[in-house]
Amino acid sequence: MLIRTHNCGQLRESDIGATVRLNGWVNSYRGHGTGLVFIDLRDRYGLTQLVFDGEDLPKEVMDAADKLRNEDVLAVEGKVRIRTGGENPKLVTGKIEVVVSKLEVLNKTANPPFLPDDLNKLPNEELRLSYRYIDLRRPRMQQIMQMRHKLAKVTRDYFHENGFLEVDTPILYKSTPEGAREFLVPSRNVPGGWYALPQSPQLFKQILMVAGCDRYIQLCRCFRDEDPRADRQAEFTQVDLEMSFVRRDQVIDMMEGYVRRLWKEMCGYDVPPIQRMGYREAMERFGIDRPDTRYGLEITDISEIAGRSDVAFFKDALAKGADRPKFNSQRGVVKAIRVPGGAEKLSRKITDGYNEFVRGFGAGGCAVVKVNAQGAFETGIAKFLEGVKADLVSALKLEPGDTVLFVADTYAVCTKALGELRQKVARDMGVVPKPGAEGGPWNFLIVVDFPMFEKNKDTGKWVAMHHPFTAPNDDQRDAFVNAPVDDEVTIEAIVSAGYDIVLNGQEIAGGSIRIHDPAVQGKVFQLLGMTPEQAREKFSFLLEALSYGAPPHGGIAFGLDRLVMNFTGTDNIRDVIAFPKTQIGADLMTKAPSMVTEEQLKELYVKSTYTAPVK
RNA sequence: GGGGCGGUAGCUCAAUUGGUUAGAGUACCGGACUGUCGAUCCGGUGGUUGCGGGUUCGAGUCCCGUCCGCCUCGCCA
Repeated sequence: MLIRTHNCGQLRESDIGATVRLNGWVNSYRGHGTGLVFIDLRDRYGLTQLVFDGEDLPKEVMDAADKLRNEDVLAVEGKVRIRTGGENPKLVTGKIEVVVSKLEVLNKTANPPFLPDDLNKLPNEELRLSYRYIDLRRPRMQQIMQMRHKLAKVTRDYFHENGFLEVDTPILYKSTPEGAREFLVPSRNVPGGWYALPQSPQLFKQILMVAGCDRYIQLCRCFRDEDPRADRQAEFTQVDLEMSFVRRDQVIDMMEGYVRRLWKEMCGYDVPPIQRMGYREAMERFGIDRPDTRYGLEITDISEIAGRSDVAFFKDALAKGADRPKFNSQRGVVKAIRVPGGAEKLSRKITDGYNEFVRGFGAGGCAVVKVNAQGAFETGIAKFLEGVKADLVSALKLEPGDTVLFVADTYAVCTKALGELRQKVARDMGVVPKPGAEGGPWNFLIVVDFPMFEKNKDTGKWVAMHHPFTAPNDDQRDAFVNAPVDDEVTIEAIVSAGYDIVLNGQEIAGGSIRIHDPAVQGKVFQLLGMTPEQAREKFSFLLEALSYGAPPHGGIAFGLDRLVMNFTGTDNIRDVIAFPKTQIGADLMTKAPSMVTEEQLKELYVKSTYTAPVK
């Protein structure tokens, strides 16, 4: 075989005269019969034009060249020369060509179902996933894979330089059924026993801290058997880390350093100091714990004014949980979004849609008021607001041409509905900037002071907002340990030492200071409704470890796939994963998941209850 | 589990209200062609309209079911 001396993106004018060998795929064939044939040869690095000239080459070679087709795999030897037919400015190698003297067809391709071509419209994703090896040949996909590699390398460099140790943790792990649904793996050696695939290496990294590792990092695969989304796969990768002898600020500082290094090296962007915002403020102003602060459309609580209006459903909503403290999730509130210029841009049809939209989040509806050119309120509930018009104009800073969207319900419902509506309105109004990879702003935010617990809507029980190993913030420890278990108001107000990093309204990282104090950990389990026996059964290894000299510690995890999406400017997570899965967790190329034999199941003490439907 | 969109030649798409033999570009096959740049020109093969029922004189088109893909709500400690 003619082993390559160069790759297909390498040769320049300075190589003219050199005899070279290239290997690669036929990207395009431009033939003039057996007299003259041009081939663009492609590999991961680029394209180089090959010329087969009938005046110099024997007939057999010209015949073979004339039969070349897209995606054939070649090895050639030839001389580099200036292009006599004029340069091609589209290619970095466009000033030269290789005049072929020897041709080896290493693999004659079957007719491919599609060509790895970024110029034409892409075939449907089903086909791309079925023939992933062809799809991945596309320059765009090669670029994404290189970006992903670079991100991993910068990550390892940065954390290595900061004294972090990369440690592998098990993939076959213990089932801990809180949180996401797990993938299970039956054991052959322990009849009836099962492993679970880790949702994250959370407990292992904490135990590594107890083990004196001090600073841990891993680019780890995590598994959550939940339905995917455009930016979510059941199997995904985290930049997972943990630090000993730290409080919240030390972890956040290290993360800011990482983010700054990453953006600098990946796209030359200098990340400014990152603003912090409390969870409560984020929910009040933006209705979501990962606010997109690239645009306004903030939410205003107008409960007090609404209470003095004549709008019946405002008053009904405000009557809910009126005895509860201000930020109690079940307390009735009325909130509004001012949409500057909305009177013109948001048609009746669109605002009717908003009504339907907020119902999807449990709200009764969305009232709409337009401020006309004379400053008067129009539509719907306008006449019932007359008495408080001046107060609304002042509270919302209304101007002619504005639209105001109102939702009245409990704090939890109202906040969620308006938080989601705000993002929809922003898209409808066209005020969402382009993504960072396309020249838009990179807008970072660190969100802190999350509640430790929230009430599950269905069961009414407390659940950990982050996870059960998250510590209360340092100034809350005593209040937490001493809080009566049935004191909902106090418990709901306890703030954790958790933090999220938000980029353009997307959570890219989340973490916390962990509990290293068995008394605090016991209290958490108690609130979560776990008896000490149950807690010991599930997490004995952790509780035991914490009792043998656990240092204060904390950490964070970044979603690696989402980071790559940001740098490559794609909104499809499957584009940044070499071999992704579909909505039902299928791999269309390998056809996983697949049936297994009775013998395999028997050896694992497993019996399938599935019966194929009768056709 | 719920809602929405889609599935027509290898691929990307078209096909009037339900109406003749389902078309085009591209790929593929054959031919012509000595400076192309996603080469060009000529000719040709290629279809169980995802699958199964139903309505109808007649279904790619309408109805029901089902499978697959995508988006989304729930879910994702």
